Amino acid sequence: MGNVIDIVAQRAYTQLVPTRVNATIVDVARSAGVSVSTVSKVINARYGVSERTAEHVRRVIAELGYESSLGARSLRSQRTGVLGVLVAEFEPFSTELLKGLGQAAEGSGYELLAYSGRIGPDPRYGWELRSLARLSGTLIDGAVLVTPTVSDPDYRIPVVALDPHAGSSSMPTIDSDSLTGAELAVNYLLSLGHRRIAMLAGRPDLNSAQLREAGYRRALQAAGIPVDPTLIEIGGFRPDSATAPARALLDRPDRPTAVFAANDLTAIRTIEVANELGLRVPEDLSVVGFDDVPDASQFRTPLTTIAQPLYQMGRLAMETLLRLLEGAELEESHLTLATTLVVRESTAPVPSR
Amino acid sequence: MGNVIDIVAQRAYTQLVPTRVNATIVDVARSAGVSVSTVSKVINARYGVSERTAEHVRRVIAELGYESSLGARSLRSQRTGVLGVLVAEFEPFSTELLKGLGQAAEGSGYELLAYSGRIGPDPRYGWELRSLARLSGTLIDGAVLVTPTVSDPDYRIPVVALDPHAGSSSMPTIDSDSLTGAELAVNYLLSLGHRRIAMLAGRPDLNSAQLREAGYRRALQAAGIPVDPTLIEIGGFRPDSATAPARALLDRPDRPTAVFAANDLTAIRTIEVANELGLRVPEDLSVVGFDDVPDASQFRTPLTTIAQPLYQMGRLAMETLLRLLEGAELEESHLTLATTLVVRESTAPVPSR
DNA sequence: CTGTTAGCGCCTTCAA
DNA sequence: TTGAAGGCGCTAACAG
Repeated sequence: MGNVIDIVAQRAYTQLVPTRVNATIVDVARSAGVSVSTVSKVINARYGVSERTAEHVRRVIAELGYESSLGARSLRSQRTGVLGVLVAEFEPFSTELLKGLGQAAEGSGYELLAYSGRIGPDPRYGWELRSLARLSGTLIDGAVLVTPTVSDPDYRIPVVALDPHAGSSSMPTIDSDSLTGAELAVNYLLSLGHRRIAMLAGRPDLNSAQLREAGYRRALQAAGIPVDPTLIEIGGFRPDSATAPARALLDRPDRPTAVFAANDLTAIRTIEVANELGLRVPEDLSVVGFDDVPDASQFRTPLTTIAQPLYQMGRLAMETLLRLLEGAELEESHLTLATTLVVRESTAPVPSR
Repeated sequence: MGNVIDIVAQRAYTQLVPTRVNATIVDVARSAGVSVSTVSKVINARYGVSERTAEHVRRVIAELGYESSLGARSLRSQRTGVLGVLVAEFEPFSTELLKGLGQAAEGSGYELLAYSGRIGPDPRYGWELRSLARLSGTLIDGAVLVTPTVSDPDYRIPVVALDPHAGSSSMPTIDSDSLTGAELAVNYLLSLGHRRIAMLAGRPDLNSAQLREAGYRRALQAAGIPVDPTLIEIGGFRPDSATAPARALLDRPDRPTAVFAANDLTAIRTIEVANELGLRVPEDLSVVGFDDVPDASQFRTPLTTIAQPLYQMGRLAMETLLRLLEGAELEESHLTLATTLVVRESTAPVPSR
């Protein structure tokens, strides 16, 4: 009975406000015959509401299928119960981290909001600052920044950097050992007899890319092989930006017998370019990547690569953030996980001439 | 000069409102010496501001690193430029879709917000209704629902269902052919000589699970093999819920020689359980999964499975949503993509006794 | 061209 | 125990 009346009232009201079909706290209050603030108290389990009233309000909330608007609520209250994962885009690397982040958040009582924002108008600020500014203080209680390129965003919510591309930072940080990983990669190629080893580097402005190039140089020098600067091209971490430099590396008479790429996506692109040029991998050319994203093993030429423990890194980052949220003080914690060599089918001993 | 003063003012103001360090539109207005509404007009490129003023305001915005709060803005304006991807959790399946969704959104001008919400207090409503209610109308202009279990959420923003688990729906829908895929899987096992083929089914309340079981039954019947009900256990799509039923299937004297699992995660779990019981896969037991998530090929026993074109499905869903946002009318569009058999190393001819 | 005013949905004092 | 009033940051009328 009361049911029918409520629903009719709801319908009529909806028609008056045609742009929204969602019930608001006002609808609940009206339908329950109480004030808005009483409903708010019930929702947030505040004191000062009789159990009888509270029960009635809860029933109306259920009937109307009411859920508080995250946007509106966050405007007023300090806490939203939502944690942000800020990424530049949803590609294999960030989504792999996302699984670990999600797993670690499970059971914490927090919900996860992964945000892939555009770059702001001012390129000095990276996408992460823009996203942080848009979400922090309002929508999210804390954030994990995935591969941020700035080191010290000064925001009031706890923030953890995951695989930061900038140098040292005051944020708690989780990353993996790029330097040793790169040495591992090049040493493996050396062990296969390669001597002309090229590098498809990352972005020179990013710390992780610098470390991978440093590892490349160091391994060569340790083997007594002089570094040939013409054998280093900038691939920029992205397939599209890697095409031309990969071709430059491979389309020359004294081409290298092996390429170490700064990440898997550009390594895969390198193999594609090699194939276009009529080169077989690994018979004519060995290629090693970095990251071990799922695509590396799924590619038609399964990629030999340096594995970052992405899932673990995600877990650790979220656990760190949760600890920060509990009030722990660990501002200077920088955790670097070990990288490992994963041998697949994109590498082979150097072809004999 | 003005700079220093501004910064000092900013600091003083910040101290008055210590919970927020982010600049607000009020800070910008104050610092630029104009009204809040003028700043708003500049931000939203509305008419009625002199270029001189606009330029000045833009400079102040840049100096302060101001970005409008997504939460506050969405409360007032119809459009936020953000699209939602609503998932139950970030696991291999949804993150794979996310890559396609993200790729298709690129260049559209929209930003992406992937939200993994908890289940609400009322279990009758799924997580997707709760998330929709929290975000729609305010934070997002449109949404893709990933594996929703309800068929007709009635919200005012355009919504596309991706791999819906409920039956037919009035929403535009993208999914793949579960029935044929299951037949493919079982027919392949039959071709290997298997006759005692078990099924680790999904959730009986979900349409996709029902279709996979129907395909299993149909393939057996077509081969003239009676369906043995004791060979069908409910695995529930999740590794944790699949452990016991997998064990029940394998820990019996007349155990099956092959298992078809309703998805990859439970197929992998089945292999793990088999190994614990001392069974080798595929020598003693063949296992086929469904989905072809990255984990399937990366598992130590690479999984034979039915591939859903997840990336493509993501792309299509986003393209559909974007078209809806442009005002296209395609409410009754249901797109079902073909599934394919991917043979890896978890299947072998039936062992001779 | 600019500023004032009135809310969006919600939470939080503060009176009643 | 309840409700009225104010305001979070922002946009959209409407005045000036």
